[in-house]
Amino acid sequence: MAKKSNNPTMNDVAREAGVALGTVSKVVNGIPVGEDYRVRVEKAIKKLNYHINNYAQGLKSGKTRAIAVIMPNLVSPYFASLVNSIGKTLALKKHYMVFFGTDYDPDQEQEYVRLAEQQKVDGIICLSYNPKLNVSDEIPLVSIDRYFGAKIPCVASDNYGGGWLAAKKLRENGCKHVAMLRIASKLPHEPSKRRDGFIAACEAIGLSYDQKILSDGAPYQEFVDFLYEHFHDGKLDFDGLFCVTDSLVHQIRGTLKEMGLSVPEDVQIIGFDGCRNFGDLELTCSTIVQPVDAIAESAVNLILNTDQSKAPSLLCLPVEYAFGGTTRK
Amino acid sequence: MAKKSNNPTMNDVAREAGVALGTVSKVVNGIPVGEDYRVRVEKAIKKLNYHINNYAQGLKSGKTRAIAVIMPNLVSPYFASLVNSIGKTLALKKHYMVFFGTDYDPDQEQEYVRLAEQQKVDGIICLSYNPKLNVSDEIPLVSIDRYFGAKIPCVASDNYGGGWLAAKKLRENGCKHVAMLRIASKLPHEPSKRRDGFIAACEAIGLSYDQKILSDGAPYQEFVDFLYEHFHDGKLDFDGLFCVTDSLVHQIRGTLKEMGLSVPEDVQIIGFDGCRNFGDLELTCSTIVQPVDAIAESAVNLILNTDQSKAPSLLCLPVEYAFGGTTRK
DNA sequence: TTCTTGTAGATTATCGATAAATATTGTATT
DNA sequence: AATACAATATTTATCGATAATCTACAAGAA
Repeated sequence: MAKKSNNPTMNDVAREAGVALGTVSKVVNGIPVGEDYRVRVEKAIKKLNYHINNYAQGLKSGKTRAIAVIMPNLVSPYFASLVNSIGKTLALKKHYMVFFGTDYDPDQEQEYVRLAEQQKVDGIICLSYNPKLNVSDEIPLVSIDRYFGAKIPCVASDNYGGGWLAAKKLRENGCKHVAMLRIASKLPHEPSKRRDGFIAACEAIGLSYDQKILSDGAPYQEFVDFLYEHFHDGKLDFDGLFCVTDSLVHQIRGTLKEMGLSVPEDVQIIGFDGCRNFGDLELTCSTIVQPVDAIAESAVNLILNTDQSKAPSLLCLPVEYAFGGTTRK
Repeated sequence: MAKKSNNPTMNDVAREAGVALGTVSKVVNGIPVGEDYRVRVEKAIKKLNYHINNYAQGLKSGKTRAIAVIMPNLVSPYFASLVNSIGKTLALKKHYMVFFGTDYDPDQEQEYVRLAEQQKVDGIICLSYNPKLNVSDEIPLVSIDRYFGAKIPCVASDNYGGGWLAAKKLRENGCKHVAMLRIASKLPHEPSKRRDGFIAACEAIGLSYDQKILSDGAPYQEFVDFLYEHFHDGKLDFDGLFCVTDSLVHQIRGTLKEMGLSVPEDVQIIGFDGCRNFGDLELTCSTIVQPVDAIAESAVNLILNTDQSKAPSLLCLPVEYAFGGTTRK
């Protein structure tokens, strides 16, 4: 007769320690019991190598130490480093992460939120573009980069300030006329404030600008078209460019190279994100760096601090400029 | 009296459908019951929007639909795309992923394996460098990139073949004398076969080579030293370079640029990994591409196919060469 | 017609931890 | 010395799903 599993239970610990089941439960949960009892129980726990059964605990108490993290994917460096950081922060607080990738699909986003709610996780951290995401109010949810209304706390970079900073830096680097490259977004989300900040700054400091809106998932040709629209007499009619994501910087550089234009000599470029390529390698472009670790920490703290009622509805964290070779300095 | 939670249970479904609890369980688990009963239960499930309680199921059956994934981090593109792909594959098979990041720390690796075992996940997929990882044989474990012995299936790229292919391609591109840049690895793991394949190929095809072993987490200075060792009369004494990871390619390129050397004119470089920078952007270097999706799929299949006894102990998946600008073609 | 057998579905003990209810012990008060 | 009352430990019902056991009823054999 093979024993099915040799994992000791609370009952085993109680027997070993010569105390009652309830006493063990108290010790495990940090509820004060008599000194001698506590010691005996702790000794028994160590001796048997007891560890609590998550499923029993989840079933009975409704509390698990799981947090669901819902993101479009992990191949975009921004998402990857965000999830990486969230995982670390959760581990420090003795929680663990259940990850769901949505590929930006609103149906999947909704599906996973519902799934997470059914699985009774302790909280959900999600970055969703679903316009009408349906959220029960039984499980706390914190949103990243997307404001869903006052009831759901949202954590994001200071995107507006970042856009402003980009314009300021281009001006400081001597640019006379700049352009902005951005993606058409179907939905308003915090990162779209980058353009507002950039435009406001341009107007405030008297820097003339153009902007180009690329279609979502912009094909190569659109980058070419953009550049040719601004290409006259062998050179570009702008000397500074703000791309709302680093990804755009990389894409446009390929085209610039083909046209024989060099960066930063012919045009200075600032991106947005600042996620290091292999974790800690040097930046591949000058950029506005998002405080990924701070965003992750804030999101985790908001999720774990139970009184969501007095949580801020929007938390904007400061960004900074970092030189990465695509500007003069 | 407010009801604490409005999640319906199997009992609620049974009452609604006018059948017994056990019958509902059978329907939910696909065990055949009378046609009329099945229909009534299914109708009740839909009406009440019933979903099974994972914790109750986990407690009773010992089966959960969770797979633990243990990786060093998510900021390295290879790990990130691997985890991304594993998550997708699991989702297709109605499983979900619990992610743990270890930062290469053997203690954390061990800790998370144990934690996962205690949480009674259905399986563990792990990429660990811990030499003496202690694994219970109660829960199936699949290793990626590291061979732990015949009892634990290991999935990896054909690293040896990849190294061989790199040498072959450098030769095809006209290289006369090549060098290899690799990291000193404390532990034997599958990727270290890249160098063996490369060296074997060089010898087989009569291509002369040098190799440089960098210390782990190589500082900038080591790259400089390496290049100066091979720099005579204004040029390098090799015309082809194989870096065992793409990350090394990026690091060495910075130094090459500072020395006024250009790629691929002065030296052609081939890396290893081939993870696209933003998921699907173009490659940043010529490289041996690892079949990340295939690795992920294989690992998931091995984990979910219960009869691990007849699983292969090592599964090597084919790699391919991809041009990325750092070679002639 | 009676008895067996088979084939459903219905009951119920169980998984391991929690917390409310209960029992026990010791201290204080009269 | 007797009673009341804390304070602390033990019992036990419970969470929701599973599966072994039980029950009922129908078809077939004698």
